[in-house]
Order: sequence, then C-alpha cells, then structure tokens
Amino acid sequence: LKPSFTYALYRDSLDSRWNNRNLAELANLDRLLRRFAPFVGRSINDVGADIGVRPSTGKGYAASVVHAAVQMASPIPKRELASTGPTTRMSRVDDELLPYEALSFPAFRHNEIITEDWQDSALLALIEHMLIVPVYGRTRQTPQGACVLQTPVYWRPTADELGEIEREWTMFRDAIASSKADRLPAESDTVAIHIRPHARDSTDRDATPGGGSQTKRSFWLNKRFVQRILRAASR
DNA sequence: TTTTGATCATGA
DNA sequence: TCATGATCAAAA
Repeated sequence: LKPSFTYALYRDSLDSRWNNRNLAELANLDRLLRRFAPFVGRSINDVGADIGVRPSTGKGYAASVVHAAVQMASPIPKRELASTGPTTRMSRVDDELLPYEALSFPAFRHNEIITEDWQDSALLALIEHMLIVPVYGRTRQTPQGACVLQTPVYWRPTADELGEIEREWTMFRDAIASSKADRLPAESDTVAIHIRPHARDSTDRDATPGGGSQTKRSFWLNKRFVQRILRAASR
C-alpha cells in the first residue's frame, strides 16, 4: 500500500476536476487497498484456496482469483463496484514490471466506433480510472498458480497520457472511417494503445467501412505503456 | 526473442 | 450462444 495514499487523497481533493463521486470512490478505494493487503505477497494458489476459487489450468485462473480477492476486499457490493468502480484488470509481469501480455478491452464494432467522439467514447469511459493488479511470475511460463500477487495500482491517466491516448484513438478511428481497417498501425507503432483481434476465432468477423470485414477486434493497452504506469506507481 | 493474429475457459 | 479477460503460438 502506497504510504502517501492519504496525502494523494488530500492533494487530489484540491483539484477542481475532482467531484464528489471521485472522492467517494477514493475513500472506497483506500479501504479496498487496506483490505487487499493481506493477499499481497502470496501466490495465486494460496490465495485462491483461501477464498474458494477452484484451481484451473485455464487462461483465466489467475484473473479469477484476483477478481474474487478484489471483490472480497471491496467495501462496496460487487454490482456497485462493477458499475461505478475502476476498470479492474490483472496483469502478469516480470521483475521489471513489464507485462507478459498487452491488456485488452471489450471488442468494438468498426461501424460504431467511427461515429464516436473521444469525449464520449467507450474507451475513455473504461480508461478514465483503472485498478491494475500486477501478479509477478519469474518467467512467462511460470504456472499461474505459482505467481505472486502484488499491490494493486490505481491509475488515472495524467493529462499527457490522456492526450496521447486521445491522439492514437482518433488516428485509429479516422483510419477505420477511411476504409483502412485492413492496415492499421501495430503495437510496435504506437505508444499507448493498439487494435488487435479479440474474437472466438478467425471466422468471428465484424463488418468494416468500405464493404469488407475484419476479425472482431478491440483496443489494447500496450505492454510498455502498462509498464510505465506500474513503474510510476512504485516510485 | 519479439510481435501480432488466433484462440480459449468462464459466466451470464 | 456470446462477450469478456486473458494467454497461446505462429510469424517475423
């Protein structure tokens, strides 16, 4: 738990951009983090057994344990947390806080994203406030159950980060609108976000402007961008 | 090794 | 049956 959290709460309360809802959220978050502390430093298997999550070799095992732990630590009900709380994600990281994978958001429809404005976009709503729970694994192939929970990181994009994300989101939106959905920049071409398949399989398609289709896709946070967020929080 | 398209377990 | 949160694994 960040020792300066109480100070951060005070400092942020002075910022005019913060309204009552933000303050209420921070109070809930402070309680959540304190109650989550007992899980930090323990393995996924250990915590999972403790809170009744059955072991699995499936892709979502570590995430199911982390999400259950977050819900258990939260002072507000699961429903309320999901609707008003931060977007919560688990991310397996190495010893440099570099995630082994990028972080995904729900799939979008190409023909809907081109009608969105950044300020009321689905992505902005998801990214405005996030709780990222790092789970340390010595190597990518370290079994999920052996990975260790770290202190959750509450993140709100800084003005600079938000500006970069808006620039890239707008670039993607405009490219799709210009019938260039088949040649979008890759993660290695961007700083913060990229677009990537997010479907059942390659036959799971979504119509694109211009008459074609692409595998259903979503926005993802770049690995290096998430690493910067986690590193900034550990300073 | 890194990048990027493909896939999968789970829950509603 | 499908959307979601994540990892897998073929390419580069």
